[in-house]
Amino acid sequence: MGLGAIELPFFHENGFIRRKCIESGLYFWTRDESRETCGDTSRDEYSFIGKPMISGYSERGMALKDKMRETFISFFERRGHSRVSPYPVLARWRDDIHLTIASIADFQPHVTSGLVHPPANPLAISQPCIRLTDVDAVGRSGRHLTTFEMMAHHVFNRPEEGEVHYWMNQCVVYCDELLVEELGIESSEISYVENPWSGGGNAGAAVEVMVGGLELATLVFMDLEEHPDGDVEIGGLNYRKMPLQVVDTGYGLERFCWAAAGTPTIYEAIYPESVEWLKRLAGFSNVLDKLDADMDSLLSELSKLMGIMNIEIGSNESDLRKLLLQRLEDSGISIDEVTLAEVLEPLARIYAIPDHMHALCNMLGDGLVPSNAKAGYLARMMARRVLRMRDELGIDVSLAELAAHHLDINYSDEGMKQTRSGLMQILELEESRYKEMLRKGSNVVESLLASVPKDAKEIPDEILFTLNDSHGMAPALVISLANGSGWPELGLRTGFAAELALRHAAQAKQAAQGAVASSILPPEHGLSPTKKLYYEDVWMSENAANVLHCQPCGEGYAVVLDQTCFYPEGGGQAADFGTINGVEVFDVQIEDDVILHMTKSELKAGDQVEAIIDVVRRRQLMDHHTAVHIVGGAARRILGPHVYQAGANKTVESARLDITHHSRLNREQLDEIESMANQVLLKVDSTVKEELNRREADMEYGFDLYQGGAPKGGSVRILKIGEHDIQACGGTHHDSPSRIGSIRITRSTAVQDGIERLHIVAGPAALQHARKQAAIIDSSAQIFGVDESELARTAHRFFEEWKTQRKRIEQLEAENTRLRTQGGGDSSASVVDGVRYVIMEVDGDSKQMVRMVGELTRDANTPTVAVMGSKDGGGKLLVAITESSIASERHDANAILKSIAHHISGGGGGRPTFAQGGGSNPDGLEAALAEARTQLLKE
RNA sequence: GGGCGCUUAGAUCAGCUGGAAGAUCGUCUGGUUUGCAACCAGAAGGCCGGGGGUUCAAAUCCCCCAGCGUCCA
Repeated sequence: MGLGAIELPFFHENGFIRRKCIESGLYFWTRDESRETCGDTSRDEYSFIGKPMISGYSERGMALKDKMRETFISFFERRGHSRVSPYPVLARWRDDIHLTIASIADFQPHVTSGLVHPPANPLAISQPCIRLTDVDAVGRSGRHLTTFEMMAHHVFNRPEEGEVHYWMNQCVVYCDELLVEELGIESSEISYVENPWSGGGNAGAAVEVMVGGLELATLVFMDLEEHPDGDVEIGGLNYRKMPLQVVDTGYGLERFCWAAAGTPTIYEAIYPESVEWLKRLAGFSNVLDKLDADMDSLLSELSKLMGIMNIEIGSNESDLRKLLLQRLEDSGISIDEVTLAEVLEPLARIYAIPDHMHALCNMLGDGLVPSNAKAGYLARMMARRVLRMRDELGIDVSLAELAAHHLDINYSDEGMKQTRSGLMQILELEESRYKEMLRKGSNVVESLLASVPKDAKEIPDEILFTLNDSHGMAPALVISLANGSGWPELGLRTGFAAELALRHAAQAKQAAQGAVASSILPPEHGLSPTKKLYYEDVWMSENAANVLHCQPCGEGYAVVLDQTCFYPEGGGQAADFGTINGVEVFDVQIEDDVILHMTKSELKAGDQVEAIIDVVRRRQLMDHHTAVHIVGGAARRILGPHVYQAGANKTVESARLDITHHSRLNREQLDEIESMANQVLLKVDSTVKEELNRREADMEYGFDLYQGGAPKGGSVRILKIGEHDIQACGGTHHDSPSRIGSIRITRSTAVQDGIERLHIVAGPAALQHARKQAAIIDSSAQIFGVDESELARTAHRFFEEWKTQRKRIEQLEAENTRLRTQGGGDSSASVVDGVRYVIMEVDGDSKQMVRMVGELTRDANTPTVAVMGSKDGGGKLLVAITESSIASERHDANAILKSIAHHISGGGGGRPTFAQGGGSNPDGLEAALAEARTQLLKE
C-alpha cells in the first residue's frame, strides 16, 4: 500500500476541503471551495506580480532578506524552537556531496540516522544552499536561483524513547499561522498539496505549500526507511517505519521576499541594485528604446507566463519563445520574436550575474579554492559563466570588481572565513586563467575551422563537441568567433545544446558504474569492535590478548584479537608492524571497527597471545603524523584561511600533505612554513587528545575540524596542538610535540590545479633525509673534483661547455663534409650524358651522409645522382638526386634504393629525389654500391 | 573519480599520410639616426616533457609516467 490521505484535525476544524487537482491529479487541501487546481499547474499564473501578497515589507535586497529571515526565525523562537546558526555551504562534514543543498543536509547522515542528537530540538534555521542543477535556467525563468536560503523548522522525534515534540498537525498549524497571521497572506490563496517525498533511502508524507501560483514551502514528514519487507510503497520501492521521526521543512527565503515585493522577477526583489547597476553598465536602456511596449508591463506579463511554463535544460528555446509570443499577444502586447530575443537575452544575463556572484561569494567565502576538479571546479564554472555573460553584455568590469560591488551591496561578510583581499586575489587569478583559456581556445577554433568551407552554415558536430569538452569553448562562443573571422554564415544547429547535455549525461552514467569496496570479513561475522589500546597510551608496545578469529587472507591470515596496540592503516597513517606470539604481522586493517592483523602463519582462535609492535616504526609514523598536523596549521596561518587538507599520507620514510591553495609555492614560502612548524615544536609543551560527541565537537570547534575527511561515527577524537591546530583525527600522536625533534619540508609539487603537495620529513627520517642529500652532493662534487660549494657553478660550467662543444663538433662535421665533397667528391665520380654520378662509401652516421649528399646535389647546374653508403649501425644507404634537373628526370631515388638495399638485408624509402634506408648486414655494403654502379653507369 | 586535449627556441605557436627541426615576437651584433621609435642586414638561442616499444629510420606511430588544460561527476 502507499501513503493514505493526509487527514489532519487542523484541516477539518478550519473549513478546509480535500480536492483532486484537475490538471496534476494530486490531492490538495484548500479553504477556497471554487478552487479546481492545486496551484502548481499551467493554469495557475502568479497572482502577486505587481500586487504583493505579503504586505508591510517595503525593503528590497539584503534588507528585505534580513527582515524576512528574522520574522521567520523569531516566529518559531516564540514557539519553542532554538535558533541555530547556519552551516557552511561547503559540506565538509559529508563525503557524498560537495555543497549544502538543503537545511536538512546539515543533519545528514548522523542526526537523521539517529546516531547523534541534533544541536537543538526543535530548531529553526536559515541555511544558505547552493544547487547547480538548474543553473541554465537562472535569469531566464524569473524564479530560478543557484543560491538561496532555505528557512526551516526541524524536529527529531524519538517516540520509542518518549521524546516527541510535534508531528504533522502541529507543523501545518505553525506553517499556516506564519503565512496567515504573521505575514497576512489571504487564507483562501493557500493550498496544501499532498505529494509524498522520497530520496536517499528515506521517505515520508509531504505537503507542498502553494500560494499565488508559487511554491513557498515544502513540509516533509520523514518516518520511513527503505526495506525489502516494508509495507509502504512509494515510487516502486518498499519502505517501513523507522524509530526516528523527522520534520523536514523548507521555506524559500527569496520566494517569500519576492511574494512581498511583487516585482516582475525574483531577481529584482533580492538583487535590485545589482540589476540596475548592470543594466546601466550594459547600456540596456538603448535596447529598450526600440520597444513600443512599456517594459514593466511586458516583464510582468512575461514573468507570469514563465512561471507556468517549465524552462528546463535542453528545452527548445525557439519553441518556447513562439509560445510566449502567442500568449503575449493574447494579453494585448504585440512584439516580434527578434525584438523579444534582443530584450530577453541580455536581461537573462543581467539577472543571472548577481545570483552567480552570490553563489561564488558563498563558496569562496567558505574557503573554497577554484580548481579543475571536484568542488573547486564548481566555483570555476560559476566564475566562467559570469565572465562569459559579462563579455556577452559588453561590460568592462573585472570579476573582482563585480565581487567587490556584490559584497558591498548584497552580502554580509560576518560569517566569511576567507578575507576580502584573499577573495579578490582568487578572482583576479580566475579571470586571468579565463582569458588564457579564451586566447588558446581561439587559436584552436581557427585551426579546426580550417577544414570548414567559408560559406558553410553549420560546423560539424564533432568539432563543436571537441571545442567544448577539450578546450572550454562553448558552442555559442565558437559561432561568434567564427562569424567574426571569415565564416559569416555559420550558425548553431537547433537542439545542439540539448544534444551536448545528453552526451554528457550518458558519459556520467557510464562513469557512475563500478567501484565497490571489497571486504575481508564475512558479511555476518558477529565480531564485536576491537579494544584500541593505542588510544590509551601511544607508547604501549605490547599487550596480552585473546585470539577471537582467524581466517586465511591473501598470502597469509587475518587475525582478530579482543584488544590490541596495533594501529590499523587509516587517516593516511601506515599500519604498525610487529609480531603476535612471534608470528610476523605485516599489515593491519580495520573493518566494521574490527581490527584485522595480517600474519604470515595461522593463530588459533581461543589462544592467549602476546602482541608486540615495532616501536621504532611506530615512533617514526607518529613523528610524521603529528608533523603533518603542525605543518598544516602553519600553512593555514601563512597562506590564508582557504588552506585545507585535501589528503595526506604518512609512511616511515616521509609524509605528504596536500593542501588547497591557488598558486604554486616557492622556496621562501616553504621556508616560512617550515620555520613556524619548528617553532611550534618548542612552544607547545603537550598535545590534548579528547573524544567528543559530534554535536559538541561541531559546536565547540566548527567544521574546520574535519580536515581529514567526513567523520564516520557519532563521536570524534580531537587532537589539539596548543591553539596552533585542532583537528578530528584517529591517528596516533605524540603527547609532547618536542619529541619529534625537527621538521623539514623538502619540496612542494602540484597535485592538480588548486592543490599543492608538501613533502615532509620529521624526526629520525629528517636526519636520514639530510644524510642522503649530503651523500648525493658529496658524490657529485667528487665526480667534478671540486668543493661542495662549487658544485652548482661547476655543473653549470660543464653543461655550458658540453653545449658549445657539441656545436663545435657539428660545425667541424659540416666543414669536413664540404672538404670531402668539393669538386664532386673524389675518383668515385663519373659523368654520363651530362649527369654526374657519385657513388661512394663513407665513414659516419646518416646525419652526416645527409649533409654530404645535400652538398653534392644542391647545385642545379651540375645534375647529380649521389649514392652513399656507410657501415654505421648495421649499414646505411642514401640516394639523392638534384631536384628539377635532367638527373631527376632520368632516375628515381626510391627505385634505386629499393633495388640495392637487399644487399644489406634492409629496406628504406623516401621521395623520388631523396631516399634513405638501412639494414642489418654491413658486410653487404660493397655489393650494394657495386650494383648501383652497374645499374647507373651501365658498365 | 571519469572522458577528451596539450607539452617543439626566452615568449607565442607551425611542423600533414614517419625520411634534412621552422615562423613571428623578443635578445645580441652591425648599418641608418643627434637620440629614440621605425627600418635594413646578420647572428646566437632546441635532450621536440621523461621513460620504454615498433622501424633501416620517430618531434611524428604505440604503451607507461609526469605536468598543464578542459568538460563532466
